[in-house]
Parts: sequence; C-alpha cells; structure tokens
Amino acid sequence: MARNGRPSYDHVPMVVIKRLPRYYRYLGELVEKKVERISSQKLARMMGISASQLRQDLNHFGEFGQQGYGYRVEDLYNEIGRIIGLEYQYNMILVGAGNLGQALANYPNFAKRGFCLKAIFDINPRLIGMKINDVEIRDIDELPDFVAKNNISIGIITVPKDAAQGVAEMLVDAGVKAIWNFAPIDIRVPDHIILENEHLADRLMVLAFRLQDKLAYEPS
Amino acid sequence: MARNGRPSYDHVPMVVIKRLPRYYRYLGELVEKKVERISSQKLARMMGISASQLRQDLNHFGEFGQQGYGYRVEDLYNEIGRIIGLEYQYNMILVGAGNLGQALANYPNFAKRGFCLKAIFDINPRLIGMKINDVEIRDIDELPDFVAKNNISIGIITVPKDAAQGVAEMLVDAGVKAIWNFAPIDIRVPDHIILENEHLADRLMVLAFRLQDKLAYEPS
DNA sequence: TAGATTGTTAATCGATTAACAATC
DNA sequence: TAGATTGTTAATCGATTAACAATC
Repeated sequence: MARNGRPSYDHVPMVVIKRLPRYYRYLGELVEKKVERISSQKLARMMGISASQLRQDLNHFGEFGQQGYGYRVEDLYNEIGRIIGLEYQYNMILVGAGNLGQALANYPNFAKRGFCLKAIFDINPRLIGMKINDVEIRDIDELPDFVAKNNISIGIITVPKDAAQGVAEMLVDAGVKAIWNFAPIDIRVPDHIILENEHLADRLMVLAFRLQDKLAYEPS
Repeated sequence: MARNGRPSYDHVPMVVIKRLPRYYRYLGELVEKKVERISSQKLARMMGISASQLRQDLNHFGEFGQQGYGYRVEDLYNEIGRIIGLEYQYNMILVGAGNLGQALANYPNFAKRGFCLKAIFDINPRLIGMKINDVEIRDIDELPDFVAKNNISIGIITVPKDAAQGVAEMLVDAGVKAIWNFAPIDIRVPDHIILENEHLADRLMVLAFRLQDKLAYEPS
C-alpha cells in the first residue's frame, strides 16, 4: 500500500495511465448532468473508444461495476479521482515568470484539482516582489530554502531553453519529486525524478505534417 | 504527390509521426554543434531509444543514410524538416486573448518554424484594437471574413471551456483546416478537420498518479 | 579489402479487440 | 426469472526489437 488505502498499481502500462484523466473528465461531465448510471458500452461510445478497452483499462485497478447494471457514475468518478491521487494536495513552484509562466500561474483548473502553486521564481529583479494570482514572485536564490520548508513536490519550468537544464538541476537538488518542463529541450534528470515534457512546438509540427495532404489539392 | 515533390506518406502510423519533431530537435542541436555525421546507434543512444526504432522510423519515408558511414547530420535534418512540412508557411489565428492566449502569441518558437500568427480574436471590447507581439486583437465578428481573406489554415482555441465548442464550429465554418485546442474539453469537429487537443490539466494528473508511490514511504 | 553501418525482414513483445461465462 | 452487462480470457493486431545480408 502506498499512502492510506491506495494500492501501488505498479505494472500498469503508461498508456493506460495517460487515459485516466480523460475518463475522469467525461465522468465529471456526467456527474454534472446528474446522470446516475452508465454502461461501458455507452461511455465508450461517448468517448470514441471501444467498450473492451474501457473495461480492460478499469480492470487494472479493480472492479467498479455491476453485471447487468453498469457503473454508478458518481462512484466511478470518485474512484478514478482516488486512483489518480486527487484526494491529496500537491504543492508546486514555478520557475520563469515570463508570459507562459504567468499564464500557467493564472490557470484556474490547477487549483481546482488540488494543485497548489506556492511560489514563482525568476532572476529578473524588476519582477521580484510582484504577485500573480496572489502568488509572490521571488528571487531564484531563495528556491532551495523555499522548497525545503514548504513541502514542494512539483516544479514547473518555464524559462528559456538555455536555462532549463540548470533550473532542473536546482529543483532536483532542492528536493522536488516531479518536474513539468515547458522549455523546448529534453532536460536530463536522475531516474527517481518524475518528468513530463510539454513541447508545444512539437505539437504544431504534427499539425503541419497532417496538413500536407489536405493542402495539396485544394485551392489556397 | 502532395504539393511539390513531397510524397503523401499515407499509412505512416501516428506514433511514428509524433516522433518526428523530436528527431528534428536533436538533429538541429547537432547541426548547431557542427557535427557532420552520425550513426543510428549514436543518435539513438543520445535520444534514449533503440537504433532499430530510429532506422525503422526513417524507413517509412525513404533512405537517408549510407552503409558503413551513417547519416549526414545536416542532410537528415533538412529531410525531416521537409517531411514534416516546414518549408511552407502556415498562417494561424488565435481565439481568446486571455493569459494563455497572450502567452502563446508571444511564444517565439512558432514564428521561427514558419508558423505565422496573423490575428487574435476576442469578445472583450476592452481588448479589441490592442496589439500583442505586433498582432492585432480583433472582434470575433470579423473572424469569418478574416480567415477567408488571409489563407488561414490553423486555428488556436484558448477560450474558456463553455465557449470552446462554439468557437470550433465558427473556425470550421470559416474554412480553417486544423484546430489546436487548449480548452479543457474534447471539442467535436468533422472528420476532415485536423484536431490536436492540449489538455494541460491532464498532464498534471499523470504527474500526480506517478507521484503516489514516490510519496508513500518518504517523510514529507 | 576489412570494418562499419545501413535498410529490411523476421521474431518478439505489448496493446487492443472479440468473445463469453459469470452474475446482478 | 430473463435481459443486460460486467470481469476476464483468448485472439488479433500493431509496434518494437533483433538479426543479418547488402554495400559503402
């Protein structure tokens, strides 16, 4: 058991884990619409996946349905939230108070799910002391001390490419457990650090690739 | 042939296409470092993948190497750029001039690759007429006309969740070919429209899931 | 030529889909 | 009870890795 009552779900394929937030999102919408029950068949149809995949995915985590009935929407919603780990609060800091950093600091969907931004760090003296969405911008020199004293588990990197690796190392040394990187470079971290890269420009390139055939024969 | 000289690369698996930008990124760094040649072995090691996968991936698009020698870095870089479609310019508009919209409008990496933001649209009269990074914010009523007259192929959605589907439909009707959606909802578009969803909150949830086991046994 | 490394086929591995007995 | 739908096993499909002949 990891933490209270949550089995460790080792060996669950990453491809399944990445689908959990989407399930959670759709179930959340059904809860809002006061839908009480749903079958794997119907939920899968809504989501554009197969009912087999949905049941197979849930099967990695336990038994949540009832034969002949389906799933109680609110129960399944809560279960998946618990599996993801949403009943805990995660303290975050953000490094790099540029445009993207400020936008993320203002993003309302994070706090709503228990992701709490505790501080923003930058090297620009003109920004230090300001507040964004009630979160103070601090000098990056204060980072190690702040992480240690505020139980920070996630560090978000929104600095320019050339500064990203240095910031990552600073975060790791300070004791952060996970890093969410927006700089357009693959940063290197030790194996025990969890890393998610968000390469926005890469996504645009995939769009460009897929656009080729569309644009070929059409008048522009 | 789609467009001038580019074969259509139908049937290339999406999982391969999504790796292209990463190859392009690593090759770009090697070009900057003036590295002339590289073997699949070495490049794969750098990227943390297998040499088999790298060669297999390239094989979908042609023969770019030379037995006993490897690949000429600059040539391969240019080839992959061409495969992705980076020799063309893509005109974009962005809808929703909030924090995230403004951050994206200021993001320098897009223009650098030929993705050109032509206009920003919003409904807030106080924003209309302002400029962000030299791009004017316009009234959303002008959108259909603007798309038609400026050869816009990509629409970026950064409006709140409840407005996203409506904006998507507006973009499709106006003639946009591809949509990059940042609203935290799965929008619906006709099959012929290319869609990329960027669900930022989903990525944080994956971090949360993976954090569980890490946080379990450690003192906090 | 000998060594290196590709392009490509075959083998393995993993993920998705199909099927159905169990059971609410 | 009869109908519906789950949980789960087996079959299929696709992606990754291994291997090697071709060849620079």
